[in-house]
Amino acid sequence: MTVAKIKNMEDFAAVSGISRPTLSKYFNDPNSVRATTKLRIEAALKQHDYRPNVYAINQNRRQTRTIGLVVPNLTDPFFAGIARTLEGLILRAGFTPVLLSSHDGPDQELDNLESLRAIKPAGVLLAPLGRASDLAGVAAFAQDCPTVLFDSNLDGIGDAFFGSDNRQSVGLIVDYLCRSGEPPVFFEMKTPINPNAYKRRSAYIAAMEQLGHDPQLVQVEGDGWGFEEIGFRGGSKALTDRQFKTNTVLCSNDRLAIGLLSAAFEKGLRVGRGAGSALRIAGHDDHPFSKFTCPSLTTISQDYDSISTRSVETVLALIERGERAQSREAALFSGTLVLRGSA
Amino acid sequence: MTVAKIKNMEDFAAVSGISRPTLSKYFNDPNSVRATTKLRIEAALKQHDYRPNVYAINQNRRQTRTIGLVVPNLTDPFFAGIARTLEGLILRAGFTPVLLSSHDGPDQELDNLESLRAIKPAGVLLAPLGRASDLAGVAAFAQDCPTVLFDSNLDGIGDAFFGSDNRQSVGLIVDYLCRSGEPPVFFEMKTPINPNAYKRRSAYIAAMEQLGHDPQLVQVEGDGWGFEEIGFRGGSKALTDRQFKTNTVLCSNDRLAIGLLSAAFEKGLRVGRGAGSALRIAGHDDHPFSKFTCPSLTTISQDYDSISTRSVETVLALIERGERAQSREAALFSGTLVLRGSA
DNA sequence: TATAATATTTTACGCGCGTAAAATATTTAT
DNA sequence: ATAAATATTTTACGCGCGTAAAATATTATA
Repeated sequence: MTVAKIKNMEDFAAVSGISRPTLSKYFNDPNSVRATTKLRIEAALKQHDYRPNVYAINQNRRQTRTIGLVVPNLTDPFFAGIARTLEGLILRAGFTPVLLSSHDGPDQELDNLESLRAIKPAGVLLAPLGRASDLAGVAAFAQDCPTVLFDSNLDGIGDAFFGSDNRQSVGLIVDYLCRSGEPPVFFEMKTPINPNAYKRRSAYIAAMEQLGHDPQLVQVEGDGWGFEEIGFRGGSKALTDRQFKTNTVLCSNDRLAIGLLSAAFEKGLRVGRGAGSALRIAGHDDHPFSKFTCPSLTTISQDYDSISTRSVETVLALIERGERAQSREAALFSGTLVLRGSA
Repeated sequence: MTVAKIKNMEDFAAVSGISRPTLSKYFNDPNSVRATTKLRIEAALKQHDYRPNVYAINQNRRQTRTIGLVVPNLTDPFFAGIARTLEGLILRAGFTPVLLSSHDGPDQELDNLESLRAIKPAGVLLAPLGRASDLAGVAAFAQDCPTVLFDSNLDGIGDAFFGSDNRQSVGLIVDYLCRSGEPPVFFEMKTPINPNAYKRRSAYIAAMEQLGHDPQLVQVEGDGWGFEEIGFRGGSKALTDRQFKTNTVLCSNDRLAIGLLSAAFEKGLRVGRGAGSALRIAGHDDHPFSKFTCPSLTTISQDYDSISTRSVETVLALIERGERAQSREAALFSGTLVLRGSA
């Protein structure tokens, strides 16, 4: 630190003996200048502690180096974990992630996109709410800004979509449950907000029919996103009313399963695949807490490594090319069975 | 929308018939202009869809209207929930929140503060990692930017601190547990990263002694932030080794309790306050999932409404005054007992 | 060492807006 | 209706940096 304060790049050019345009080049890409000048600049940086003004930078650049990242709800540890992974990938690529949560609300989702519009991101990774999303609003945004959807698909919106192959994953766990005991009843919300839920329902039906079993749906009431609560209430009722035709229940997702598990416990039902158990319960998603439920939850782990890397790679490619995708890419990744205590 | 595209405020001044300086005033505070001109501007806005460039704005303003918000880890639903509350309060005050997660790492915590420095926030709300924090780094930041700490205190750092009165809350639950059964053993990590953990430990000891009981600590190994896993492993060992002197365990936080609950289940121990139960387990924090554990978790709910509002109010006051606090404010809020099935 | 290739410097302009001061218009009070 | 108070417009400058083109310096190639 010296006495004279470095206010801007010009000041820093003066004390470092490097011209301002060269400094500008350096800050945009340290390796775009000669190795010797790079060393000189970095030596000067250590002495004077100067940082370019991000606002001035972004005002003048043709394109910012920020990538927007919108998830349905950060309160859900599942999405919080994914967001963290994506942030890491974005940083590694030399971009700055801006993370926003839609708080399970379509209004907030649109607000988030508006906020992003204001900061002119180079691209956006969006896990939309799904059925609840304002399709026209999201589509309008995606038209103006390179947008890759993940987790939930919105037909035809965005440059690409990456998600899970629900047909495969649900088939996998239905198959396992049928082989290891009674065929599963499917436990879900009557009117899910998430498109994956619909895919999982039909995947369940298809898998059951293929195995020669009669599909059984138990659909609980409740709207909103308090899945655990909905699973608990609906599960309590279903158990009381003996709605489950077999002793095995496949839940549309882990959060519902956590609620159902809680309901079963309250009813004094022993859950698990042991001999003395009254009920088997399985979930889907490998929620961070599913390892610690009582009993631990047998579930499906989505291949979120692949989904994440492909999503980031794709948005980076779009940014690099500088033009929008001519055809909408879409890929589904396979899940794996996570065998635990509950089924 | 008209054919001519509005690129900047000057263009918009032309089509709206309002001078640019007046428009600037309007965008900084819509009520600072005459009501009639406000209407004219808003009518024009509906026709032309113009938004000021945030980068140009922030480059020229003496102060931005963003408030940084840093939490230890968004993957923890507890902090994700708090972050959401704080975001709402900040928005309501007319500021823009920028949410960052330290991912439980002191390096990331410093990185976050550096990122915030770059965007020159008007103020910052920081829930530090605690013992793991780079104290010098955080202190240096807090010196340059109005900073209010919450959740975990760092001695003398920041303009204010708001958190929970662990002495009160732990006293409350120890008291309850003693009245309703055997006195609790305290279950915690040997070397906690969080300062609250130390306060809770001594609060437990003090409360026990006051009630004439012998404090019993069961301290488990493990570092890092996988509290559930640590609670599970340590809990399994403690149960096997019969380390719990009584049938009642008070956990330092809910996440440890969730792990212990899982360990007890695996051991076939029935947890709860019923007659046939072998163990009572209580937690602290009212973690979002504590309602759905098996059995549901008796715990302490921190007064996060108060902590949140006071924190935001304080940082806003600092911003308003335009000068730093002359004396460091600190306040602790009382928790309440949440009676559920586990104890 | 001469030449070509590459980096850097110089010079100059523009980005979109905040902000200040003076001149002018509008509203409110008398 | 007139004067005073308040809003708006005009004019002008500055913020900190990107970027382009031409001139110059440095390095690599032969």
